[in-house]
Amino acid sequence: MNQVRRDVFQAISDPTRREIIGLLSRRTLNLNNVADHFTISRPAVAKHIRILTECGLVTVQTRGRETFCQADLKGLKEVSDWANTYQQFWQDKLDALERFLDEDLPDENL
Amino acid sequence: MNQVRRDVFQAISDPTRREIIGLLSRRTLNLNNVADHFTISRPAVAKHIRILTECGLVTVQTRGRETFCQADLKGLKEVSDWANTYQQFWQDKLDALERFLDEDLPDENL
DNA sequence: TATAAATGAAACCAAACGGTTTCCAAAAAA
DNA sequence: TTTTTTGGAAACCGTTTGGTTTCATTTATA
Repeated sequence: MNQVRRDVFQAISDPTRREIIGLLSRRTLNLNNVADHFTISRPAVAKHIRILTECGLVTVQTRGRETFCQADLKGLKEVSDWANTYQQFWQDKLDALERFLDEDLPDENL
Repeated sequence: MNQVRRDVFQAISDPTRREIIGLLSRRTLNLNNVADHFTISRPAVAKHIRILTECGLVTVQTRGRETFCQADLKGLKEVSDWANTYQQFWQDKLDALERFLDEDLPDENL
């Protein structure tokens, strides 16, 4: 029962789970509503939802016979922060420097 | 031989690969130099490097008997952009709104 | 109350993953 | 010219992943 606290990077590595995140970011849906957006089976979607809840990106709330799934994407800040650590790598200024180093310096300087 | 053009989200899902990215973001290293930072075997590291090259985050350059691995992290922009799509979810203002909706509205409004 | 809807849970499966050890080839150094 | 260094490649292995089908249970609805 102990929440495994799964890694958020691993959770978002699957394209289906990223799609689910996109869906739930717009509105809360029950399991079948989520599954309706995919060709895979409902149990498969349920497993994806469970993985997303294990890392806190989704919370579920049972009401009657339905399980409502709600996005809680604060955990994506970790991903954003990590990627932004390397922001310099995709800035135009650095691209220019990179080109300069690659093309204009003699090989011996590597 | 055909470059599979692996998904960058999947590539960064492994913590060892994220560490390799961190290493190579500071300086170019050959394979053994990279492997020295880990307890896993050199072939295991080589496999991680290959995965990183398949999605363009690392480029390799053979010189003599050495394989130099260089970070090219422009591909992380895709990750940053995707995560930032949901930036609203971790902003303090929205947190306050969320608390308001969760606690101050009657359940019937769900 | 009988039926339909929504979901959890279990058993199963093939493929991918992350790792290993072993061996070989090429390049550099002694 | 031996010997060492560097790393590619192959074979193998246990676990995880992402999917399935089937069945049981609970809750609404006719």
